Amino acid sequence: MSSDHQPPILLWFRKDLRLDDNGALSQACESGRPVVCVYIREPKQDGIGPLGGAQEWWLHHSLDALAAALADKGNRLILRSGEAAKVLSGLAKETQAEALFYNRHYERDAADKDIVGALKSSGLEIKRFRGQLLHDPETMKTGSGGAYRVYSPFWRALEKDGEPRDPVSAPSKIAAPGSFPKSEALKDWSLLPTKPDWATEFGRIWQPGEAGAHKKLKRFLKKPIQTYKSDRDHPGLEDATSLLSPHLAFGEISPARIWHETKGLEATNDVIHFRKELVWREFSYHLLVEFPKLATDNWNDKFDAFPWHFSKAQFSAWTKGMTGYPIVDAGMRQLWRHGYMHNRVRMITASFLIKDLMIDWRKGEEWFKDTLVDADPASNASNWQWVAGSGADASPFFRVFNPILQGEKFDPDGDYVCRFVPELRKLPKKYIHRPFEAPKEVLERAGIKLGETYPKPIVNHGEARDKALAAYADVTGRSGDADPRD
DNA sequence: TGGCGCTTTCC
DNA sequence: GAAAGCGCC
Repeated sequence: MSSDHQPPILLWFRKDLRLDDNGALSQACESGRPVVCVYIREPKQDGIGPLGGAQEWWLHHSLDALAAALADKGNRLILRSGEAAKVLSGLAKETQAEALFYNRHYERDAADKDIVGALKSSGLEIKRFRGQLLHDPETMKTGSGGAYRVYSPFWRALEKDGEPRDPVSAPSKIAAPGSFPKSEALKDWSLLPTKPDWATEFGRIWQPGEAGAHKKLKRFLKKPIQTYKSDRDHPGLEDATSLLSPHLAFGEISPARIWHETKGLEATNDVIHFRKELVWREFSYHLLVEFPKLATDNWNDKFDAFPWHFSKAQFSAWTKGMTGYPIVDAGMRQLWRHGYMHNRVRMITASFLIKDLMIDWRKGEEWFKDTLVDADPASNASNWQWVAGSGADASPFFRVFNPILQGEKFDPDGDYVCRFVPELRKLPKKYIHRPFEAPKEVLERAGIKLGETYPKPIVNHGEARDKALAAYADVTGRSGDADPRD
């Protein structure tokens, strides 16, 4: 019997732009019914977008890749704009579909509840599947029944739980409906940036889409993972990390697939450390589910009283990579050029914004969201709060990164700095992280004029650190240097 | 997934 | 004089 005459299933793609380990898709295929695949460009609302500029670039290419992958299986990707409930009920009528399958995305639970509620009442059969995380937050509770607020016990609980479920393979065939509904044209969505100087290099670094994700995974498992634990902290090393984060953010690969593929390797400390990073992502989602305002409100409300002070000029210097601290500037310029920043440098640049400039972490969170191709609603928010000290299991506020020492420790030869701050390339290694301490002759020989070809430091780190710690002491009510003998 | 100032220990 | 240890922010 041809499947053409059965009512199709609507398959709603969101941030699960993959065929592999896609629960909703594989179940739809197994039903034997034809499948109508749709991606909806929704108006902004709580829990739903908007994507930042870098991710719009990514989405464009990822949808392109998904459409091609579906075409290979004899199907099509239908693009529609509008409110999801309206688009889906319209499509159901057009195609005579009687069911909607989709995968759960925790950051939009509230929005989905409304959408699904509206559709259910119109008689559509709705099935939800999982795949965004290794473990469902609802099943992960502490002994006393609450949500985990500390990473280590969370990790131990996962270990005790045993291996996550195995991924399911991509369907070999995705039955097409008798006729396809109309699709909007991807180019009409104008997702590619119009700024001529931006995103030109993204395509050299990244290949959005499922095939690109699997290439990155394969490359990483072949070698870099064997020295992951120590190499991951050195931004100058180009092949030390997995670079899977944007693919995970768009669901082009599932965490279960990644985990599963590491099972073929000997469980060395390096492999386990990589798995722990995957679980940090899980932990962030668990925090977000427990505290949906993670991106806008201090998790620890003591920080509500913190005296942030916003300087437009300093914020602008930070975003442009013109702070005068080479490791900070290299990171911010990498972000602009590649839509990405090395993890170690994310911590350094975030610490600089929050503690040296005393700018509210939310400003940094927003900038990263707009410029990172891997911006993730849970990871981005929880990690900014981690650095600020306001988050769950966060780094204490008084742990202030020294941008000079961090640079010297993790980028000892200045390879990373020189890659993104070319005006410092001729400077001897000794001064690469502290050009402002280099003697006049040394700067001259390197062709550097501080304040002209490269900025002088916009703040003095030592003084800035003291100010931040004093503000912190005020907020936490500690007296700082009071001597009880006085 | 720090840093700093201070002291002690090492050579 | 450098390295290592410690308490504190």
